[in-house]
Amino acid sequence: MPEPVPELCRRIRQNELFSHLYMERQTTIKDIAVALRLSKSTVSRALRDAPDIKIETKKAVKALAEELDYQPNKLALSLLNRQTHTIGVIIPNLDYVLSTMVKGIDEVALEAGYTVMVCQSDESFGREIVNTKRLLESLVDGFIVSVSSETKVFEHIKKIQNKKIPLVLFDRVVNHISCPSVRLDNIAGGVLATQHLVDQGYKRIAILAGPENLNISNKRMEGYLQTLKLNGLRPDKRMIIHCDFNQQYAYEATKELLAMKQPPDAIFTISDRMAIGAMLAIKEKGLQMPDDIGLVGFNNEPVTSLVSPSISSVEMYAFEMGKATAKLFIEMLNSDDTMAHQEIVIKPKLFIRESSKRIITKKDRNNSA
Amino acid sequence: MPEPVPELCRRIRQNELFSHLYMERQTTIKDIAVALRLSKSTVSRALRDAPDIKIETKKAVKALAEELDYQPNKLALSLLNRQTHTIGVIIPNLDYVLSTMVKGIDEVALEAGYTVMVCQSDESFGREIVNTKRLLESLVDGFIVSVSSETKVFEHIKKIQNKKIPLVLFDRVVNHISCPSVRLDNIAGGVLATQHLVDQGYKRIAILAGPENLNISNKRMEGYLQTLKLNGLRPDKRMIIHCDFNQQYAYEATKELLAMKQPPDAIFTISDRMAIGAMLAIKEKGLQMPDDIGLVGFNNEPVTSLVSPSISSVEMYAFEMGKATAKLFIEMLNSDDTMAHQEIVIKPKLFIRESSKRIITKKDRNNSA
DNA sequence: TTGTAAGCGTTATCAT
DNA sequence: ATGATAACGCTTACAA
Repeated sequence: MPEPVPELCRRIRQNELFSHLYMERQTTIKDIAVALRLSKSTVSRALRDAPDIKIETKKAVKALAEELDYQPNKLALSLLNRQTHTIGVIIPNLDYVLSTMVKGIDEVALEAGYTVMVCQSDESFGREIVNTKRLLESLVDGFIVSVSSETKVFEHIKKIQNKKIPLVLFDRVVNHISCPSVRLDNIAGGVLATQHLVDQGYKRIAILAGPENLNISNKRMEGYLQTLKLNGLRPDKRMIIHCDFNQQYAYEATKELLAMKQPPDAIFTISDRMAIGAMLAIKEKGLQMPDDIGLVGFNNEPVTSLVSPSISSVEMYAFEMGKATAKLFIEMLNSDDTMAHQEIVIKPKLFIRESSKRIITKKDRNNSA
Repeated sequence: MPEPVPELCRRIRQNELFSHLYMERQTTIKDIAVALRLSKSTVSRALRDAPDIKIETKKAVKALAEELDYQPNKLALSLLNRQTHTIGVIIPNLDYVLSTMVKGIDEVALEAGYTVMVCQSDESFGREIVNTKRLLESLVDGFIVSVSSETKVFEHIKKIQNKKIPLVLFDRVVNHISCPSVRLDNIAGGVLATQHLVDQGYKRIAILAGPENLNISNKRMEGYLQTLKLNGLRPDKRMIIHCDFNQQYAYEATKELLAMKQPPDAIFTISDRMAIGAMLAIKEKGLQMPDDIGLVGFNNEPVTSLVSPSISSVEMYAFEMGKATAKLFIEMLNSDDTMAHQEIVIKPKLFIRESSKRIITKKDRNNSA
């Protein structure tokens, strides 16, 4: 009997400390060791098939482990290895695009043995900061972040970097932060949509852009502006509306657009939600798509092909983007190259549908959904 | 110099073990203790404002902690307290309803100091089991679960209960499992929708029900059947279609329904996605809502008021339900009553819109969105 | 082939 | 008012 008293103390303390917990105590290595009259280290090694353990011992240990449903305690491991095998994901919301991306991230992460902790900032800067702090406290192995539309200052992100914690930005990438990232070629998206409208003969093309400080909005708009100029069309400030990613705002903005003396004959909205808002306003006004007015959205959400008329939209491959992001993140984690600055850019594709197709060409036919 | 060698060993081991990690080592209590020539315990107590620590000491400790950006290591705490302050949430997908519910869960959990780990089973039984296992390994303090549509066997859920780990079921509640739960009064939902259609004078009311083994489908259908009988309408088997929660299936099912010799003059779909699928098929057939055919959906998703005609739908208060679920869970965690079997049932409300409103009554006017 | 002991970061108990 | 120690569950260098 080498140490009977400490053992007793342990039991007592446990009862005192943990009386409020009614969960069953998990089997530990020590339980197996005591039962088999072995030391903890032997059991540990046997479990992990160390070469220097007798085969019989291994068998006995494994058999008992199985019987007692032994599961290594992740907390202890994490404390020891300083790795939680957890990725903190911060996203602004859980709309169609983001939740599809999260699905992609999840899939890859799981396969690589990582668990994902998803926090929504709800497009709020304050909540994004809180989320960052919490995930930092949770000792996640790294961050995958898409910033909120309110976020204009990036100290919380820089804090992650200062702590040398792996970070990948996705979708809503930030210029001020230098780190690996995955994003859509948003300019190309704007170009695709706008050029298509120009090709269809629309002349006064308005854009419902998102919040002004959001890169994805500005890039899509940049594509829009470039395309107008390229086709000799003069951009008109009154045709450029900044509004929240929100069908309600889009609805109202469209109403105003249509009430102008020289209303637009086409609208490019940088999200499908906004496209639906716009569509509502257009229908209310009694205008026909695509004849009176053309409409192109962004994201290629399933709903675009379900409404009538179906809405042309720019596909951004959200699921693939999510997967690519997680892959990049995991590569980064496993590489020694601390500051591998890869930027993955996904190319969008336009799906042409009824809302904007007034000229039927071969090209359109190939492109259509 | 009481122990110079162990300290050295420590540094060496750290470098060996953790050279693959380039994260900065976090400040620990020990760092502060060494710097201030105090013991770990004193620092620990000072940090937590123990009454028996000298004020100067406290000040010094706190100042240094601040300066070094000290954060208590959650892993160590969790290991000690056997509490991770983490809730495992398993959901079948991230559609509008579920993501709204998750938002509600998140909000309450965060406030109570819990972090949420969300796993999607993607409506797959296999993935649900994997998720359960992973969250169990992650030592979550408890589970909040909504089962997949494929799940017909519940051993994995029972395993959670056998381990005496707190469990709350929500939305898709399972009869075979006895535990606290939060759900919609789905029968009432079915009744609301069906009675409304009857009141509007529809006679041949079809239902697009969900998967057969899903409780929420069956309950909504039960409400439908009850209401028909109550109004002296004979249920017709051909008017009852089981199909996946999916606009595509709903679209095809509706097409078949409309192709019948005696087609329905109203359709109740138990989700809005399905309602949109149905609507597509109806429009394709050239039928007018609400005159030729009535349509009522379920969930009251924003899209219902955005399509034309807008779709009547049963509101299930998803956000509130999520909040209620998390509250119940946390209550349960803090109560000694291990098996507090509360069942919270949320009452649905019908929002009447264009797709089914062919008689305008006072009551309708009050109810409409 | 196996056991011992130290350490990951923290707190509670007991001693000083 | 402060320190020493053991413990949470695990791994590993070193000793036997």
